Formats: sequence, C-alpha cells, structure tokens
Amino acid sequence: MNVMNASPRRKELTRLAAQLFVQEGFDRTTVRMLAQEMGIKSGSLFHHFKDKQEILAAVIEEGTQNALGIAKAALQSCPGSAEARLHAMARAHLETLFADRNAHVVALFEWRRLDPAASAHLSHLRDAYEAMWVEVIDDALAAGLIHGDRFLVSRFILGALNWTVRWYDPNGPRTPDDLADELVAMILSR
Amino acid sequence: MNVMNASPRRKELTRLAAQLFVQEGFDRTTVRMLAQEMGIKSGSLFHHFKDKQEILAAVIEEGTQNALGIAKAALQSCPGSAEARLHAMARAHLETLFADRNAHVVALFEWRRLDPAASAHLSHLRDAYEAMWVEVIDDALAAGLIHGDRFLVSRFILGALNWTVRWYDPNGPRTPDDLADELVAMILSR
DNA sequence: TAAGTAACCAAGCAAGCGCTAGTGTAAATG
DNA sequence: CATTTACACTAGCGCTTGCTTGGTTACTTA
Repeated sequence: MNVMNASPRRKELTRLAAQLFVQEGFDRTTVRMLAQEMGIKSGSLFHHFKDKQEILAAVIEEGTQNALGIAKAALQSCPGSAEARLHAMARAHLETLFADRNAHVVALFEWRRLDPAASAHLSHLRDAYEAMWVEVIDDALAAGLIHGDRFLVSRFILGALNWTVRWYDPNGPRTPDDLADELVAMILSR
Repeated sequence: MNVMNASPRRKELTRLAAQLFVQEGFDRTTVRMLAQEMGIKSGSLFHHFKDKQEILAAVIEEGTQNALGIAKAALQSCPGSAEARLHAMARAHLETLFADRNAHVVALFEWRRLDPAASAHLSHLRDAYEAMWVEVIDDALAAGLIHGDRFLVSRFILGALNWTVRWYDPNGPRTPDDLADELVAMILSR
C-alpha cells in the first residue's frame, strides 16, 4: 500500500491532486476524477494512498514544507536590517504562494477537511512558519518601522498576503515582488 | 413550492442553513442534515427551496444585502472627511462581518459552489459593494492619507479585513471597532 | 531463473446522495 | 360550506460515493 512513502510517483500524483482540489474543491473531487487525471483506474489510487484524506494531507504537507524552506533561506541570506528582513519575508511568502500555488490554495481553504490526526501533525509545521513571521514583525516594531499591536499587525499582514490568491493574476503586469514591495510600503510608518 | 418567496419561515430556514454551511461546508451539508436542523423531514425542504443550490444563493444574497445596507448607512451618516469615511467603511465592514458572520463566511468561502446563473446575479451585488470601497479609497489617496496603487491598496485592505473571520474571537478583549481602528492606523501615512 | 515487489486493473459492494411523487391536514379564503 | 393554500409527511428512485477484493503485469534482484 506504500504508506508514508515519498516515491517520485507519489509526488507526481500529489501534484496532480493539488490541481484538481483547487479546481473543484476537495469534497467535489472524486477518487474517479483523481484517477483519471493520473491516467490510472480509481482502485489503483489506493495503492499509493491509504484513503482520500491522506491525499489531502500529502498536498498540504508539501506546500507547507516548501514555504518553511523558502522563508528560512530568505532570512538566512539577508542582511540584519529589520526593514530588509520584513521585505524578504513578504517576498518569500508571495514567492512560495505562487510558485506552489495549488498546494497553498488547498492548505488555506481546505484545511478544515483534514481529519484531527493529520491536522494536529500539520499544525506544528504551520505554527513554525508563523513563528518566523512574528519574530520578524517584532523586530520591525522594535525598530520603529511599524506601529501597533504585534498580534493584530501580523494577522493583518498575513491576511492581506494570503488573500492575494483570490485576485492576483500571474499573467498580469505585476510580479509577486511588486506586490510585496507595495504592501510593505503601505504599512511602513514614514 | 414557494419559489422566490421571502416568507419569515424561509428567512429562518436560511439562517439555519448558513450556520450548517459554515460548520460543515456546503458540499458536506446534506439536505437531510439541513432538514433535521430545521425540525422537518428532508422532503419538506423542497417546499421552501427549489433545490440545494437555491439555499446557498439565499444565504449569500442575504449577507450581501446586509453588507450593502450597513455600508450605505455608514457613509451617509458620516462627515465629509476622507479619513472619517475610511474609518467608517472599515468599521462597517467588520460590523456586518461579525453581526452576520455565518452568511459572510459562506459568501467568502463557498461562492464557487454557486451555479453560473446565481453567481451572475449575486456578482452585481458584490460589485456594487466593492465599488463603494474603491470610491472611499480613491478619496483617501487624493487626500494624501495613504499612498500607492488604488487597485492594490483596496485589495490589501479587503484581504486583511476578510481574513479576520479566520482568527478573530468575538469573545476576546477586542471589539470589531478596535480592529478597524488599528488597521486604519497601520496604513495611514504619518 | 525463481522469487519478490511495485504498479496496476476489472468488478462491484454498501452507504449515502439530491430530489420526486403522492398524500394528509389545518388554516385562510371565496 | 367548498376550495385553495401552506406546510408537512412517507416512501423510495436512480445515481454516485469512497473504498475493497482478488488477480495480473512488468521489472528488479538473488
């Protein structure tokens, strides 16, 4: 049954599943649709995944791991300035959001479909990611770059960033970096 | 069958449906669950609504109409200052978001489940609401209260506001007005 | 070349789905 | 008093759902 296995085949199937979950939503995506998209029959799906839930968990896990990796890299290769770090985090967030858009849209909007066990496991990953944000925002507050309540400020920023998946057009004139710069400019106290 | 009818009974059923749609999601909410919550049998449901789709449309329409009404009232009873109007819109948005939370969560996260006909009809309502926002933000830009691209600024603000339904706790220490004030303070150029 | 394994398929089961048909009943209406 | 209307019921049809079963094929390894 290949449980907890990270074979290349399974990775590819996870990618295809993410795409369908975004198009149709998790609940409306049937195992038959998934199988057809993968070029196999519905029964064969359960050789790679224990059940439909596990496919969802695999999609979300991959997206969140990527986000963590990119954010860490962005902060490490970054000069100490609080403003530069804020910029870097915003850019990294949008970079992973659109490089890996399908997985992130699923993570943002289908999280509640996870069963409690998977949700508990993945919450740790997500919390680790958000902790990086809070740290950067604390530094920006301490440096006087922005003002306000640290909790509210971080929620507002993440909200504005996450909501971009609802309207941003990658084929339009603006790059994700443009968005990040404009958002940071909007919240900096001048 | 009572189509296009705004009886008090139907209003109450719509309210109950909104609650279930938030709890379970539209797709996972079965007509049998809806009926049980309403204290009737599943067959009786179709006396009030043509089909399940129509229940979703009724929920979203009610929420959007409320939002429009509250926003209009807020702007009318408002001094001419661009800053005051920006404040008023942010407060009105959060007021309706949490006064009528279930309907708005459904509108925000289950919109795509609408069939094309209902979606087209409701899009007009939503566009009218967003047009009010754009107007207020244009005034704020013209007055030099905020800076940046009018399109991006309005998207970021609405994103930050809408995302509050994901984390705001109405039983916590902060009121919706607190959130509105803090957000406006964050984006004002000082 | 024999054994093992990963990947797949055909067939279908049990449960649940949205929705319909036909009926009963109490209150409002002519 | 006769009729209509609003609201509810029972029963179930036709279909789809996630998932299982039992077996086959192709490739790798000893």
